[in-house]
Amino acid sequence: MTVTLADVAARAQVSPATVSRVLNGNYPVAAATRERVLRAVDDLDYVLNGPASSLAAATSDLVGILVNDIADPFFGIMAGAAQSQIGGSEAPGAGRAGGEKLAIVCNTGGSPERELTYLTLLQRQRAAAVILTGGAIEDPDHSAAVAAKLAKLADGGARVVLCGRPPLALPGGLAEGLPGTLPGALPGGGDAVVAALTFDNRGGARRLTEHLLELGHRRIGYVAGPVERTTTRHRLEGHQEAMGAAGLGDAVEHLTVHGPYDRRSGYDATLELLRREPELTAVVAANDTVALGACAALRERGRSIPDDVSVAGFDDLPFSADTMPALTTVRLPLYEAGARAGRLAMGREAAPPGGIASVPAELMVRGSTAAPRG
Amino acid sequence: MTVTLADVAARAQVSPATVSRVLNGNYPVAAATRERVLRAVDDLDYVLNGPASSLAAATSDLVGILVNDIADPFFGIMAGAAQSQIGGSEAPGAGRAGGEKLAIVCNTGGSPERELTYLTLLQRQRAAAVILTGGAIEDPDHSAAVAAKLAKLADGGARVVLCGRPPLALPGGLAEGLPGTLPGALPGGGDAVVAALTFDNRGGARRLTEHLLELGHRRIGYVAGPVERTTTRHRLEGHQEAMGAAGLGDAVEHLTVHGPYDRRSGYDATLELLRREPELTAVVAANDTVALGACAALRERGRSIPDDVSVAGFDDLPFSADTMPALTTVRLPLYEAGARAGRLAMGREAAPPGGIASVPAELMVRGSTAAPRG
DNA sequence: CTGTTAGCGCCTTCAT
DNA sequence: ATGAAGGCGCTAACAG
Repeated sequence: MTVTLADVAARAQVSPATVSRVLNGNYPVAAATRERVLRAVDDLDYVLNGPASSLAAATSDLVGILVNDIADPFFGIMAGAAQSQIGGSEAPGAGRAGGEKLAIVCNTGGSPERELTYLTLLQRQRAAAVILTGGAIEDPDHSAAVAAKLAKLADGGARVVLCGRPPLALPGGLAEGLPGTLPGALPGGGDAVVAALTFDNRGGARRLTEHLLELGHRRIGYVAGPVERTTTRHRLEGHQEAMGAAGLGDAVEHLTVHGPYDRRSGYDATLELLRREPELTAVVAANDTVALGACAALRERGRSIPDDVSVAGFDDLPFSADTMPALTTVRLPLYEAGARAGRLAMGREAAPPGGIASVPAELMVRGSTAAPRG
Repeated sequence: MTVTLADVAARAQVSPATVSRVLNGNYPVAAATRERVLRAVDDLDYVLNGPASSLAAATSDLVGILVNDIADPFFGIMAGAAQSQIGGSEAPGAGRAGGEKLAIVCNTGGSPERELTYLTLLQRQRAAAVILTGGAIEDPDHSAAVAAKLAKLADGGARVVLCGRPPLALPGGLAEGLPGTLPGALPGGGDAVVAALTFDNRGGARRLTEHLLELGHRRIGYVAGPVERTTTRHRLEGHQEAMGAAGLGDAVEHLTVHGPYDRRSGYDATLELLRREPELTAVVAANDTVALGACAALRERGRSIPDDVSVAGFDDLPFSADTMPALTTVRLPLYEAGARAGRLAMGREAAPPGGIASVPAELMVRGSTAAPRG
């Protein structure tokens, strides 16, 4: 029925072992023999049986990339960048084994169970590496479960890379680990590498709100992300910090509304903020997509941007520079971070000192923010 | 080292076969026994070995979703929707086998080689189903190669679903296949199902240009996608049709510029169009993202939208309704189509008659288009 | 309902 | 540089 390695061997008049060797290319094989085998492979249209191969070799060439929401370019950009460093340019003659790794992206949809499920799948498949992107869920039980899975993955030989996610969820986390050292880097961890690229969400958010404060705003609404996310918390903390420093700390809670990271949430939350504080002069959104929804709500209520109300976002997604007015936001180098995560996962770049690197966030001031009226 | 099924069996005092049966749940097992086994699984923290399992069973629970550009929400939305029908709600106690399928998305980046590589990977992994999203590349050799791979996948038992891609690339295609029947549905194809959901790109594009024509536009520029894509061709043909019917067919070529499906391309192409025809009154873009770039270029050249120049896009991505002015575009029900593709891939929905269903495209007239000046 | 027996297709020491 | 042989961990008939 299906053609196996043995069939190829028979046709090429060599042993199965030889075929395996030319396919994997990790072993010296006479050029002539190789040619013969390759021809047989083509003739028979042979395709390596992945499961069998992985079973025997106890490894696979899969690299998993976990994302919270595949429909969100925030994740798409990171995933695409990471993948560009992994899938590489496949050697000619696809179908062969080739040393190349293959990136697969897994969409958790923000569900803790799914995150765990995919991690298990990847563990099952003996994935060569796993990249987790974006904010983590802050439930202690879940964090522990994820940490445990990652630990197992890591000491099963898989590289684990966090991109845009704090390392706290790692086994032992920063708090318990050796100073500046992540567990995977500990002696005994073998070749496993655990690295984390964190975004400066807090700092970025702080500077963004400071910008608004400097412009003279005082009644600033905040549309936060889902409550249980690290990203949400860090950005909110940055906002809080800035407000606190301006003596406005007490007003924050009243003018903060949580919701998912989508356009609709920005719309609804902004309406709610307007209800709570009709004199609002600025809205800071959890991300650019949410900011778009906020703009729509404001316009619908007859507020012009930025004359009546300033609006700011976060992430600097591609469309943000093209909105009218262009959106003031905090730029995260998503592509660069994703690419670096990909390289780390491939072991093609040394892990940063201590296993953790902070990715800077840059304030992008554009037309959607201005001094408040009067 | 790693704990195996045999270890679990030993601890639970049953045979390996029983453990396997409990894990897979496809077989009657006494409740008491099951409990014992499950406890052993938990105690030992056992994780099924995927490769071994797939090898023995000759199938896996993977469903591959191929996308051309994961950073583009067009694909993200479809992939997410498809996945929502596949990943389902995992049974409690992750780590178990569970009948659930797992969706993995593979980003081809629009590269033919990568598309083939991923298809091979999926074939290797004995994927349960494969969903190909978005336009196909029109190179004959490549189409043939893809068709061959899909045929193999299909008769290896995998379901193949095309979402937003014409079935021409299928083995035998529409032209050669039995009337209204796709090869996978032919007798002998076993359980394999091949289905295609095509978007009405041509019709949508035609209506869009007709809308502009009705408004009184005559000098309409077209920013097309990459030349070798079916999506590009179909949309352009629709535009051409409308222009031709208005007696403007000859002008089309001169006012068409090709480029990738991104913001930058829209920007550059629009500048070029303005060079070729300074009196341009409308720009139709290959998709919404491209339209955004077009808007930026027009504004930079001092043209206001829609007073000086009308702009239209395609796809109706979430941000399109929130731009200023809101973008006139053609709505494709990406989420619905993706979800349906997911259901087809799971065999949870009957294939449409003939294996092909056309997904309608709806014209969304918004603020970015208006009658030309004067 | 449960145990026994064979492989699934490949990789990998060992020899040669 | 190549062949021979064993086993990776699991599932799928069979018996009982």
